[in-house]
Amino acid sequence: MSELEKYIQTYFGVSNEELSKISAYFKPTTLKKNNYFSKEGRFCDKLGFVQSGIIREYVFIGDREITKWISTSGYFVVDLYSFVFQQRARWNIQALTDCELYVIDQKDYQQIGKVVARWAELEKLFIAKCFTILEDRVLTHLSMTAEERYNQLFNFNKELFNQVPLQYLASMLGMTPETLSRLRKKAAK
Amino acid sequence: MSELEKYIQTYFGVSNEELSKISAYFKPTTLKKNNYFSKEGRFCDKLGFVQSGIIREYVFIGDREITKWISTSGYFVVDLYSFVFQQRARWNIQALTDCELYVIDQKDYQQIGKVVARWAELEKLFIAKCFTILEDRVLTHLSMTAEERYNQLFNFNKELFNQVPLQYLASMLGMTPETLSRLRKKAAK
DNA sequence: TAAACTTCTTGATTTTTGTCAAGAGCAATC
DNA sequence: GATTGCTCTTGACAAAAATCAAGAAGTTTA
Repeated sequence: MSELEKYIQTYFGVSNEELSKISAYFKPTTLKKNNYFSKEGRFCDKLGFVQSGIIREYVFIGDREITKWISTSGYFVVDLYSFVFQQRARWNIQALTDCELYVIDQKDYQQIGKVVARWAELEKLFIAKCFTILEDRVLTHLSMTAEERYNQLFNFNKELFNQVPLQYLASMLGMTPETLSRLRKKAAK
Repeated sequence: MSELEKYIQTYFGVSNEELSKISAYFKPTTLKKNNYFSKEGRFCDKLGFVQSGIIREYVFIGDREITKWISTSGYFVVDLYSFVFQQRARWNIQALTDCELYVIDQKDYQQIGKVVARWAELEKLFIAKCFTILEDRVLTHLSMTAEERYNQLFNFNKELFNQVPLQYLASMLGMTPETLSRLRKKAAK
């Protein structure tokens, strides 16, 4: 069973038969370093699963780039607003390294509902799960200092700090690169 | 048409027939000031629509109360995690004033799917919409100062600052009451 | 109505975080 | 293999925000 299938299995709990029908719609693709999966203002009409590599989601606020999220293997990448509502994308989604993705386009995605009767229900559950994760993220900004947020992320995923330019992690944590650098130094003692 | 029906109509775009079936499941209820709609650690097995009054959603972090959101008329209130996944509630949801609510319990809620064929799809769209709103909220913490967040909320809803204890708004904005007080003074000039 | 609370503001001070500038260390490139 | 960029760190300083303490103003309670 592929990583993608394991992931779908775990998250959506479908039967083996349904699973293989669903995963057949996802096509293996590569995305070269610095290339974009989705761009602000365009339409994001596909959903990707990260098999390998690292992908950054960011947006320009004035002339600053704000990194919303870094996806590594096992994550889905999509501009949800664009994909679900057929509106213009809000995020730039760019490969930080060469990536292997499994990608499904909107047309095929809509076919899943015909194969798996309760698909809309499973989607609802998945998005609700994502919602609660985002709630937690808001809470970290309401209740924690920059130092606490750094320590939390570092303890959650130390590897990230070797793989991703620190300036992006700083932005994702809501602090400047200089502050992140100092917190790293402080924590290393 | 009631406020609730208008709201469901706007957000879910169902037919008049479906609408009256759905809204019939919601029962008018009152929630007295300081009483709880949901409590941390219990099960939140109902969904409410705020017809009038103000409701606060908060959680204890250590001995601090962190206010996640303030709902006024036109909002739904629910501990989504608990309601959707039948897990223990994460939030305390408490009336700040006497409230009029329309409430539906989980059992009746599940009936809606039998009345409106594409209900799971509509739920998905609604939760996806909520997700994108939360994304924007995270972004405000990544890109804006306390002062900018205050000004944004004040411009969005001035009334809130007359109706809700400022300490709760400060918490929801991710700052101390003292800082909010000073920003108010500064902005008033 | 007085007393007890609660909420909000203000001042003084400390801590945290951001800004600006410089330089070190690497990797890419020509 | 020098040059150019890019990333990260560091220092000095400034700004933002938190903390602590006190008191004013308004509410609730007895």
